Amino acid sequence: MKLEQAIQSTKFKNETHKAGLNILYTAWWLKTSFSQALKEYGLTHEQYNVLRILKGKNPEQMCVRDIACRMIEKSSNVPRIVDRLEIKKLVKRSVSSFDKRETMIQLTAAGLLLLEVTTKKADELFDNQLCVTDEEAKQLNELLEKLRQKEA
Amino acid sequence: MKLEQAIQSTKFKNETHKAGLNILYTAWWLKTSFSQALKEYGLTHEQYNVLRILKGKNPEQMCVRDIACRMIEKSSNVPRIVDRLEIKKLVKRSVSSFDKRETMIQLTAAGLLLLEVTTKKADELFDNQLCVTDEEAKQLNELLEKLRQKEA
DNA sequence: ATAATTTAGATGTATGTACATGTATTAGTA
DNA sequence: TACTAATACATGTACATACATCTAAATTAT
Repeated sequence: MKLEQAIQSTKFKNETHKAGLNILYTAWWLKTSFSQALKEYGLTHEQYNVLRILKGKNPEQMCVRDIACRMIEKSSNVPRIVDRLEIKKLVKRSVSSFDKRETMIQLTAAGLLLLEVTTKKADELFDNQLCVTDEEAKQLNELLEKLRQKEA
Repeated sequence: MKLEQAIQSTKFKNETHKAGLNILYTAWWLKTSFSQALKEYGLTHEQYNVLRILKGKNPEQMCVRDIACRMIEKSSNVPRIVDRLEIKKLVKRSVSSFDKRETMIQLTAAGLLLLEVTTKKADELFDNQLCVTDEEAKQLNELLEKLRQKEA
């Protein structure tokens, strides 16, 4: 669907302005599809993201700060997301013996298992839903990184 | 900043997968910059979006449903956003005489004024922060719309 | 004309974001 | 060593999203 249809608007200040809205809309669409796919497993996409980050170091633990700086949305409140994962017994919290201020998070066996199943689903979604060739994806990545040039 | 730095990750399944994450990250970055710029006016970017939509029809009123279908994030809860705009006297609610189920929303003079000021800021942000040429923006728009081809 | 269905929007709840503040612990300094 | 500053995380609040449910009004079917 063209952006014009999606947000019922035809007047854009210029192509760059339209691109900004297009990115916001595409991100919303992608998040929604993703959340939909994870729903039957009782996970939100933020919770999935935290599990996926933990997997990267598994079976090592990670502290909250290390998880936070790997999140896509930097302002995510990781302690709160971990709360919910802990209730579902997908992760375990413990105080770091190295630095008692740090809370170490570790995947449980259940968490690892659920992650493996959902990762398959998530990868399928990306492969099936995102209709660009490898070459186009590369181009898209370059354009997005150029666009963000003035990132603080 | 490269995506790899931003989310401290170098392993992507493929370029398309990376593009998906890149879109999500870019959208977060854009939203954050935007919210920052609106902050001194006491507006969130969702509230701004609703005001902007209302301006499109001003001085005509719009019903909640018509606003909702123009929102970038389709699952936005428009009545609640309107609640907050109403408290700030930026919009006015009234029952439609045409169909009493409908709530009609109209910009107040204060809303219109605030919108004009913030629109300038918002446009500046888009122009200054998004570092792509017109040609690149066009390409980006084409790629995003191709990517979303399988949109439901 | 009356009953059943659909629609519009308000509202409740769980989750998440954005940001401020509180508390414990560690690091740095006089 | 004692005092101060910084850090890690938990937690409170306002706003937003995602989705379910409720109420009133309009539409459709019988």
